[in-house]
Amino acid sequence: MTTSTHDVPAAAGRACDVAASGEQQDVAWLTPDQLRAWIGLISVAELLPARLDSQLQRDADLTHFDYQVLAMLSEAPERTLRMTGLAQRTSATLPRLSHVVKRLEVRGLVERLPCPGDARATNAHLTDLGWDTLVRTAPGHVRTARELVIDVLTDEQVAQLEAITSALLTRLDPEDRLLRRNR
Amino acid sequence: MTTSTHDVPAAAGRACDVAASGEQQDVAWLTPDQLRAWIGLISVAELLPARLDSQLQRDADLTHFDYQVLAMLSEAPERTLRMTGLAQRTSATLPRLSHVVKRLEVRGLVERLPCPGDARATNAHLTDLGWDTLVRTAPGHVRTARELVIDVLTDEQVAQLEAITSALLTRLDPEDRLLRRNR
DNA sequence: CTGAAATGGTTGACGTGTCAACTGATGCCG
DNA sequence: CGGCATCAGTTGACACGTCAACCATTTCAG
Repeated sequence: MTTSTHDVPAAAGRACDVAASGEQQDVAWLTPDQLRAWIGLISVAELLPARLDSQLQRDADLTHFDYQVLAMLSEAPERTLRMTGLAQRTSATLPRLSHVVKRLEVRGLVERLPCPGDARATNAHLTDLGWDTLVRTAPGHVRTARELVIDVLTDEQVAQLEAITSALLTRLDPEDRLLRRNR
Repeated sequence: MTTSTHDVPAAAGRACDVAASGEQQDVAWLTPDQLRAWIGLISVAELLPARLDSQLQRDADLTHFDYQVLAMLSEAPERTLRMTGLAQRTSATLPRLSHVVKRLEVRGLVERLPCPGDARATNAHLTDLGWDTLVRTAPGHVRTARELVIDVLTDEQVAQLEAITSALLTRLDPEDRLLRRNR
C-alpha cells in the first residue's frame, strides 16, 4: 500500500527543515532501495493478515487470532493455559483475549475454569470440539501459508526471511514473548 | 505470532489423514525452517502495523491508514485523486475509504469535491492544513521506520527484503495496484 | 494481622473495518 | 431514445480491538 513515507519527496525537505527548528532531530530520509523494501514490507503486513483471516473465516468461521488461540492451547500441557500466559503467547492484550475466549467458549471450542492454585486466575482449556476443529482446519491453513508465502520463495529466501524477521522481532517484541518456545 | 500451524505436530498427522479421506488433498506440512520463517513473518505482520499506528496516533492523532491517504494525495497532481483511485493506491475497500475520508474532512485535512467530468465520482483533495500536517508528521514516521526496520537490517538484508516482499506481493496483490507507481 | 499496592481478569463504551443494501449517474444495446 | 447493466460512492448495521474503569485476590510492609 503504498504508504506513507514514500511520498513527499518534496515534503521530505520541508519536513526536515521544520524538524530541525523544532524539537525533532534531523531524520535521514530513506534511500530508494530502502523505500522499496519498506513499502513492500508494510504492504505485506497489511495484506497478509487479511488473507489469512478470510481463508479461515470461510473455512471454519475463525479469525486468524482465534486459530492461534486454539493452536497455542493445543500444544500446552493438558491443553490448558492461564489467560495471562495465553495472552503473552499470542501477543494480545488481556481484554482482547478475554473477549475472544468468551466467544470461543460460547461456541464450545474452549472452556474457562477457575485456577485451583490461584483464585484470581482463569484457566482456558481446549475442548475436544475445539481440538477437532483445529485438526480439521489446519491443513487448509497450511495450504494457504504455502500458496501465499512459502512456495513463492526459494529455500534461500525462506532462510533470509527467517533471519530478517528474527532481527525485526528484537525491536518489535523486545520481551521476546512470542518466539521463546521456538528457539 | 505464534501461530497457527506451528502447533499441532500431532495434529498434523491427524489432520492430513482426515484430509486425505475428505475433499482436501494432502498438504505437505512445513519443515522446521519454513515454520520459523512463517511464524516470524506473521509475527511481524501482526506487530508492525500496531506500532506504526500507535506512533502516528500519539504524534498526530492519525491512523497509519490515514497517513497513507494523506501521503497518496500529497503526491498526486493537484493533490487530488478520485476515491476509486485513492482506494486502489491504498489497497482499501471503497466503504472503508469513504468513512476515513469523511473523518478527515471533518478535521479539515481533506475536502471532497464533485468530479467535473463524471457526476458519479468524487474527488478527494488534500487541503493546506492536511499538507502541513503531513509535512509535520513525516519525520517522526520515517524515524519510526528506521528504528523498527531499516536500521535493524544490513544493507544486504534490506535488498533481500525488497526481493522477498516483491515476490509475495505477486500473490497478495495480483493486480499490482500498490506498487505500480514504484517500479 | 492489617492495610496498601500489585496481580489477574472482566466488563462496557467507543472507534474503526466489513459487508450488504441502496442511490444516482453512465454506458450501451437494440 | 428507452431500458438494463454497470460503475462510483455512501450509508447503516454488525463484529472486533482498545482503552479505562472496575472487582476480587494475593502479596508484602510494618
